[in-house]
Amino acid sequence: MNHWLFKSEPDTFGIDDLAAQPRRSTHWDGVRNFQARNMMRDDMKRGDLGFFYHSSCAEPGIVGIVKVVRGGYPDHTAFDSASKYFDADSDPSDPRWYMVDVRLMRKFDRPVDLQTLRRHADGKLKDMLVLRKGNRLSITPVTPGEWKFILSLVRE
DNA sequence: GCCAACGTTGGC
DNA sequence: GCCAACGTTGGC
Repeated sequence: MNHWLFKSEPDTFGIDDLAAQPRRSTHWDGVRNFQARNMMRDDMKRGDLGFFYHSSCAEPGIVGIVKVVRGGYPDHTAFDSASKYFDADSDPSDPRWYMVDVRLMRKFDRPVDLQTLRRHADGKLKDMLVLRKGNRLSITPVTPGEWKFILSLVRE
C-alpha cells in the first residue's frame, strides 16, 4: 500500500467540503500536471491512504486522512467545455488527465501545521517533498516512515 | 501583494 | 533539442 499527500486550497475545496459530500467521498479532479497525473494513473491504488493538506491559506498544513476508494481513471472534467478544468487537447479515446476517488477517513482535531512539519525538515522529514522549496506538485508520495512519523505528531 | 521556483509553451 | 518567456503555485 502506498501513501500520498493531496494538496487542496480550502477556499476552493477544503476538508470540510469533503466531509459534506455524500459518503464523505469525491473524485479528485482537476489535476493538470503530468507528474501528478502519472502517479494517479499508474501508482495510486484503491486502499492507499493519503494526507489531506491545506495550501495557500492562513494555516497551511495536514488536516486529515483520506483513503483512495477508486484508483486512477480518466478525468471527465477535461472533456466538459463548461468545466474550468476543460482541456480541448484531451481526447476521450485517449484521455490526457486522470483522477481518483477519495473518502475522508479522519479529520484531525488539530492540524499538523506547516511550521510543525518544518521543525523536522532536517530530521525525520528531511526528504519530504512538500517541504522542499518551490515544490508545486499537488500530489506527492509519502514514505511509510514519513507517514508514521507524522501520525505521531497528531494531537487529539 | 510580493517573489522565488518551477512546469509548460513556443520560436528557432 | 534548446531556452527564454510566460503562467501558476504557494508561503509569507
